[in-house]
Amino acid sequence: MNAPDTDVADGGLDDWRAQLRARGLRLTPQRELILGAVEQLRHATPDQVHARVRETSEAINLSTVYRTLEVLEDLGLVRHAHLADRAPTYHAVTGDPHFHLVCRNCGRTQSVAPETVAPLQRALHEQEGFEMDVGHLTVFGWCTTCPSDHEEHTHD
Amino acid sequence: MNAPDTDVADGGLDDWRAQLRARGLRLTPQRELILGAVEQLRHATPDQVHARVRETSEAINLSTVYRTLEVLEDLGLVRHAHLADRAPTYHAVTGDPHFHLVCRNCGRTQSVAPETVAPLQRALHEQEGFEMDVGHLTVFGWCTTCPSDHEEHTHD
DNA sequence: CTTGTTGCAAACTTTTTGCATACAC
DNA sequence: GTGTATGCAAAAAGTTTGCAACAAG
Repeated sequence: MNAPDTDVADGGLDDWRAQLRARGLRLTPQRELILGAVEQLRHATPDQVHARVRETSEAINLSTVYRTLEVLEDLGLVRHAHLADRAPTYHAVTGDPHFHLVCRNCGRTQSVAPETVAPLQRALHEQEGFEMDVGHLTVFGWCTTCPSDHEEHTHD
Repeated sequence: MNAPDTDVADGGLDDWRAQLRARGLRLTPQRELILGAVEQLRHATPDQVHARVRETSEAINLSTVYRTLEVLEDLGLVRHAHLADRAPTYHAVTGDPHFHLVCRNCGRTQSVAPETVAPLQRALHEQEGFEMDVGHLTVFGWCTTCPSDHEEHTHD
């Protein structure tokens, strides 16, 4: 279900290398691996990305991951959101924007299409003069289909 | 299941000391100072709370602030949200719940009444089977009335 | 008195930085 | 060759924990 040959997926892949060079930056295996890892993992912390790329290349350093994530985010290729209290998680910008739901109970992360926030987006724009950044949005709460509904795990 | 009385702000002040004792916890000057600081500062990081209480009492320790914030949050007297990328900010639960808008440009924080998210709340409930935690919600974006509209002011 | 609470210091976790070397262009 | 990126190690920043002394009830 990946529709590989639609515009964004393909064009983006070819394009980002060009973007790098256009900025005087360099295309390194580390950067390719790290972007690949972010795409595969869907949602991952810097540490998880690091672990993933290490499966391929042992030598890649954590600080390189941090630095690269910053570059990639700057290029608009990845974004991050805070899916847990103290954990930035990065995800690839594959073309379709989305925001996240995080269940305090089961910890599950769910991606939701931006249309769902459209009303809020409109309301904030009109009532508060505020333009929201949908892609960074994380909504915490509880999924009603959750195994152990609302009880127990009352810590944050 | 809240608002046992109409006015929490007043009843709450008298009440929280009772709540503490009811749990076998103790009312200490540190705890009063820290709660007071959170209320006055509106939105503050643990470090800022620490700085504030130190103005009154030099000896209060940062770890006490962390521990106390946890207790107060547990009692439902304060809540925290992530208003910046790496900074939990605490605010007092004064009775009326609200969520936050944070401008990436001017850094300003704005509190908004929960009614504004009601449509989203409903949509998530119906479409995704997800009950959102409105009080913890933080929406990032840009205020259109912002001095230097969409410029790059800082690195988030 | 009893037991929760605090201060202090040290341990931890996560992220950033300085620098010499390596490598993309 | 030139200047960007990387690896490594050490430093920061933020948060947690063990423990003895202290104090609220």
